[in-house]
Amino acid sequence: MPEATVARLPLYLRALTTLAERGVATVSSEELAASAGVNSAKLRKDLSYLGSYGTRGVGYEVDFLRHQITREIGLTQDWAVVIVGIGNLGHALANYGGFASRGFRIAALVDADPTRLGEEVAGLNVRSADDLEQIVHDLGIAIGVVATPARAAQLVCDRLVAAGVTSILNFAPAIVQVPEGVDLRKVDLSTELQILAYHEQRKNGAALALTAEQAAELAEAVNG
Amino acid sequence: MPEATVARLPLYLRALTTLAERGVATVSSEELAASAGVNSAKLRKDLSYLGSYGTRGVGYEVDFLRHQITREIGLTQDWAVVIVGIGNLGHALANYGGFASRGFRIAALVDADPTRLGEEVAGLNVRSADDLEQIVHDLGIAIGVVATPARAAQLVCDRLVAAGVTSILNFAPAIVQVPEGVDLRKVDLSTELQILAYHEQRKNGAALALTAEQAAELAEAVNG
DNA sequence: GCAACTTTGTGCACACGTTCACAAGCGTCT
DNA sequence: AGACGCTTGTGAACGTGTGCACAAAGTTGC
Ligand SMILES: NC(=O)c1ccc[n+]([C@@H]2O[C@H](COP(=O)([O-])OP(=O)(O)OC[C@H]3O[C@@H](n4cnc5c(N)ncnc54)[C@H](O)[C@@H]3O)[C@@H](O)[C@H]2O)c1
Ligand SMILES: NC(=O)c1ccc[n+]([C@@H]2O[C@H](COP(=O)([O-])OP(=O)(O)OC[C@H]3O[C@@H](n4cnc5c(N)ncnc54)[C@H](O)[C@@H]3O)[C@@H](O)[C@H]2O)c1
Repeated sequence: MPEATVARLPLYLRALTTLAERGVATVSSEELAASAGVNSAKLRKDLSYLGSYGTRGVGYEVDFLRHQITREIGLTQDWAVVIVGIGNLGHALANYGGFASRGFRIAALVDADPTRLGEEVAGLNVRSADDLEQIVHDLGIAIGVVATPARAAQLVCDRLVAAGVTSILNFAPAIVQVPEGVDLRKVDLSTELQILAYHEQRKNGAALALTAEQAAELAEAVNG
Repeated sequence: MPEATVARLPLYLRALTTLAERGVATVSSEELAASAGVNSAKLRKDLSYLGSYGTRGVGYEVDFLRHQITREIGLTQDWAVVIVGIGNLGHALANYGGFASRGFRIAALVDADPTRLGEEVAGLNVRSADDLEQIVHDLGIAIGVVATPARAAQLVCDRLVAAGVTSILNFAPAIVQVPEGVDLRKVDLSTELQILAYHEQRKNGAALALTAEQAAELAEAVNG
């Protein structure tokens, strides 16, 4: 299955859940594509990788399709997650209720700062980074979230991998290397803002260019 | 300039900043690519869109290249940002120090909840969503960050756009429509985790398949 | 049972992004 | 000055992703 398709399945799942909550039983590729904000041909091609679950002339059965995507992504089971680094962001993530409803259970919180140990956040005690291996093993954790400062990110990832974690979501603005077989994704908020800034600048640049053109016209009008 | 290149420029900028702090004056595409975690040919092609700023046989001058990328992204000026929705995530974002050093200034915090109004977060008072247009206008805000619940996201974006914001970073898990000319990017943490879960499941599936194969071998050994 | 209509699933062409490979250019050393 | 070694910048091949357009396949109505 193409990586681009995998990245869109959660989107479809969310759209289907919304439709199901509204009591919609059947949906066409056109409607579902609109809800998910994608092209309908792309949606159909994506879904075709799961199998032929639609009915020509009718569309897709919402609940059935939802179940199929859930199974394909692997959300029939709950995934235990450990968050490392319980600062600003770690707190927000720990307190976020939206993960549980999407198949993820925050199973442990870990920090290196001794003054944070034992602190209760979202019903969990913050535990020591020294116990990481034990925690990952005992709770069957496969997914780690890194919310430490950038300089600690590589070390934390190394320790997560050593403890047996094979999927990592990194929030720290650092390039980290992981061995083959470990999946690493990163969320980089500053980068997102910088991409917006680039386009924003070009918009303003275009406006300035327009002004320059207008100025030229004006000059011509004065001279002519 | 290709969108994929724009998305990598912040990465290069960060790597260059790290090198500059270490006192490195010149860097080859090979070294810089390694620091940024990309292919060196890709790096050179990306940089070639900025102009021919390298020296054959030598490499790139760190400070000069840093300045060129900064200018290209539009980070020579500081961008004023408004955060809408000062809950878990909004607090974390407001308190995050990493934005200021990367060209962004959190200029205003806005929430709809009357009990939050006037609360001081990161040295700013939380202001009413009703004043959005005024705030955006007075502070010259071009970029908005949405950290409200999903159901409010479309409304908030509409109001931001109406107020004159032309770039939005959305954290709410919702599909929002914006008019032509407005840039919208989204950060979706649940989706990131679900993508990891998909690959994680396949790893386990492969492991199970191996086990099945081993079981077959075992059976054969017993029968043979 | 058949015609008309609707919608899926997919072949195909095109656009975009990545990577290899190498000529061109710069600095250095003799 | 000229040969040599290193690194950039880029042409070209390849791979991935997108979207059109339509045949195939189902439903509905008569
Ligand atoms: N807060 C945000 O909104 C935000 C936005 C973008 C990026 N980030 C990034 O996310 C990361 C966390 O940000 P934050 O604002 O929560 O920072 P923070 O300083 O508030 O929290 C970091 C936490 O990590 C802990 N820590 C440090 N080293 C550790 C280690 N080796 N093992 C375990 N824990 C360790 C610290 O004790 C602290 O509690 C940073 O890399 C930051 O750049 C944060
Ligand atoms: N907290 C996280 O770590 C996290 C992770 C992933 C996604 N998200 C998403 O980010 C968003 C915010 O999450 P949160 O945990 O901070 O939620 P939250 O409920 O803690 O905060 C939401 C805030 O938005 C305000 N709000 C509601 N409607 C508003 C409106 N119309 N105008 C202005 N403000 C309004 C509320 O008063 C509240 O203060 C949600 O959509 C959530 O799904 C959060």
